[in-house]
Amino acid sequence: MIQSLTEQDKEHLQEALVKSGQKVTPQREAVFTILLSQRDHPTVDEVFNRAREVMPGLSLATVYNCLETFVGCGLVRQVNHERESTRYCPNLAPHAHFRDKATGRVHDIELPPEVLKSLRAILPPGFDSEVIEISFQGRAEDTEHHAN
Amino acid sequence: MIQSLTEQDKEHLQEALVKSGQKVTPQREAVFTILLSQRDHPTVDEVFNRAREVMPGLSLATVYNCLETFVGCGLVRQVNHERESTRYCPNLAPHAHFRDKATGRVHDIELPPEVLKSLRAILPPGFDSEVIEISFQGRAEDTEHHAN
DNA sequence: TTGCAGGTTAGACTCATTCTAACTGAGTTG
DNA sequence: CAACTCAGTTAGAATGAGTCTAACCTGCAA
Repeated sequence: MIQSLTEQDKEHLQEALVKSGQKVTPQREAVFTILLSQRDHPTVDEVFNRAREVMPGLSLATVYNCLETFVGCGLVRQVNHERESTRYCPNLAPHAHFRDKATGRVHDIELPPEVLKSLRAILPPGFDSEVIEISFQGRAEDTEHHAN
Repeated sequence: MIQSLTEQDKEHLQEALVKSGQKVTPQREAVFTILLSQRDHPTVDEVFNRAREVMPGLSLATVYNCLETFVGCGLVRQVNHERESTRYCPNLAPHAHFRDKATGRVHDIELPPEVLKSLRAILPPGFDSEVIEISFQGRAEDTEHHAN
């Protein structure tokens, strides 16, 4: 089910690429097409395999490059963001995490019950969640927040 | 700055372990101590290095085992949960993700602006976030939610 | 006294991702 | 056209977090 890009999508792609000083290439079109054809949050490998059906010579490295490019110019979002080492914390109270981009340090953010409740409420019926993870990323003024 | 466990913490550890049919071992005590001594969301490697100061023979595999055990009996939380391949989606509207544990499939969940706003509001002053990631995990009745 | 089971250990292995160095091809410049 | 350049692509090697395996303790039960 790999459709080709509509004119509109093509323009969207081209505009975003050119705006950030990059070129439209057949590989980028192919990868973008894959992402739009089946919106099931594919992994890089899945994108790779699907794209190969259409462009057999395509290399995995290129898929990584294309996706990074797309993320860089705001065409696409990365779902699994935090691809660093798993971290552990002994704070069991419901809380969110804030990752300071400058220092890499992770801060706990208290999560009031009503916010938690309003979050649970956005789930459509039939969805039952055991775990909610909330993580912010940005900059924190260093005010020496130490939990211990 | 590696303190030893307080009596209370020791009991906490013992209770949780025994309750799930597991033993208190010197290695587990050491690792748990590390987690409590410095609550900075350490990576496995950091835990490993810190723990070695106290117990030089400790192996990395054991640290992994201990942490897994702790998570399993609810003593500790994993921050970086989603340690699978990075996934990509072309949906740029603010939305949360729901990962169905049964199928591994990821669904988009619409994120109403007021919920987003209330989330931003929980950040203490000085924290400025560019990215918010919200992910649920649980089970979804299969109601064929397809975005495309 | 043997056996067994949970726990630990070192080191091999896996696998997503990144890196590297060579290659391509469109578009200058001459 | 020939030599250059430069972004993009490519295959394959390298990295590094995490997992697996098989041997080894150690305490307790038969």
